[in-house]
Amino acid sequence: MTKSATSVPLENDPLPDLCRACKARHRGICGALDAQQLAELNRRSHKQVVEPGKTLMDAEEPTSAYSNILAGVVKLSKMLPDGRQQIVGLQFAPDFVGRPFSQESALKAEAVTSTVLCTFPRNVLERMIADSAGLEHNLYLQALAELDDARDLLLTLGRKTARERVATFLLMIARHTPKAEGTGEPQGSTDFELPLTRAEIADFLGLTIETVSRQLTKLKGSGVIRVEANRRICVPDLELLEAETGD
Amino acid sequence: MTKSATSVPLENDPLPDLCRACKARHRGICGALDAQQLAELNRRSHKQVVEPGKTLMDAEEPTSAYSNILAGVVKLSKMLPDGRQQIVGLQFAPDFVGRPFSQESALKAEAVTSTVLCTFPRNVLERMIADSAGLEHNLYLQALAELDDARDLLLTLGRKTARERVATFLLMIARHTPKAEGTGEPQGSTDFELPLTRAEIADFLGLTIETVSRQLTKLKGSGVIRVEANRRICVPDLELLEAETGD
DNA sequence: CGGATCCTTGAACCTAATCAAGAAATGTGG
DNA sequence: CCACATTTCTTGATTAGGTTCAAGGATCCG
Repeated sequence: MTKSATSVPLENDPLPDLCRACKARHRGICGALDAQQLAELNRRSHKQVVEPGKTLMDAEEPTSAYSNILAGVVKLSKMLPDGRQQIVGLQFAPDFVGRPFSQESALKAEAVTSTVLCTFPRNVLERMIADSAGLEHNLYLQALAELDDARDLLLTLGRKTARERVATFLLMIARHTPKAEGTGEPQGSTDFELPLTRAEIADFLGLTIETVSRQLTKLKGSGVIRVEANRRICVPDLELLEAETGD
Repeated sequence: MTKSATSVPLENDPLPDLCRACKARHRGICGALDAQQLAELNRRSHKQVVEPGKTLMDAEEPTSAYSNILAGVVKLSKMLPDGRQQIVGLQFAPDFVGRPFSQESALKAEAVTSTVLCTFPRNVLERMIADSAGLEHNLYLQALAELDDARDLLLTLGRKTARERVATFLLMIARHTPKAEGTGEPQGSTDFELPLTRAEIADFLGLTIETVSRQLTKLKGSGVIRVEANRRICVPDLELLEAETGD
């Protein structure tokens, strides 16, 4: 398939500014694209900041756009008719959000924190997939990573106690928080902000708000964590936390 | 039903006999391959029948071979150090079994029933992926389908009651059982054999054996199912069963 | 037929849910 | 910047669904 008729010859530096400093440029799916393809995708994409609670995709509704997460956290959730809810995935930069090859997503995708997205129309991505095997390869790798995550969570929901679930969740967030390095902090100590409310943590872990709260209190009592503010957690020794996860 | 002959050699047809009647040929990942590629894959693959309980892949061990399921059922499971176990996926013909692009699978794959596999070495598949974008596309589609399944199960494990879980499981098995048609059965009535033991159903649903057994008894009492033999289930009205799943 | 595995049922127990109230944090408008 | 409203979080008391422990019954297979 030959390139689009709208292609403008860009001889010198065809790399779009937006992509230049982009997390998804190298670690995300766009890493598979050459400068010309990036330029094309860039023409059809726009960067946006969305506030917490904003829905990016809704179950049972056709999705017209896909996104890369440049910063922030997105939750993927499912709901039963009576309102029971389960978060089935959390996504961080530079993850891709969307379900290619399916009109309906069966999932709701929602910004958890204030989130920066690079969004592009559905048909643009699907055309580029057809052109670029590398792009589809990267999407495949991301799907495999999401599958691994989902199956880890299945073990957590199916077989772990409330305390183990909360510890597992905290460890996951800790691992997604870039370390503040160079400060000569004692090895293993970590500080982070929870991106989710207690209610969201409960929906992620298949528990209730109250149980999450109680288990946090107990972990605090055991000296595994300190709760510095509602959302701010300090883990003095990551190995201690790992020992609480059950695996 | 006439048993199709056990291979009549056809010299001038490049399509391997094994592939000719194969479920994976059209519905599975091999659908992307041309006759020549099929021939190559066929040279390096072998068909085997494995008995229940046979391990195809083990967690933490490098996998040297991948397989297509031609018949039977395979379970994917994870285990905690103390022995707690969770089945994180069930696979049926013509599914592909394996985790490309990762030496270690983190999962154990085990035959649940007597299972027919078409098995080929790891490096053969990975070389063919590099050559054939269509093959990788099909693998990607399968990964997306597994992801959808995993997320459905997450909702089940995180938010459904024991009764709803068992009903959900029964419905899933019913849907994977090809209908015996032509017999003029009343619309909506279905009969099937459970491929899993109670213990395996429990490991799939995040329950205990006893709870599974009790819920089956209760569903029987409500007239939603009949248990004709330990493993044989009759569902007089699928809609009645659906109404028990919670979604 | 005998042994092993698989399944069911009952009783006691326990973990997490539910119900309820109040405290802490967050946000808003004066 | 403070007073008030709202949301978020914690804690306590009670309840319930599912687990655990225990025993006996089916089913399967050599």
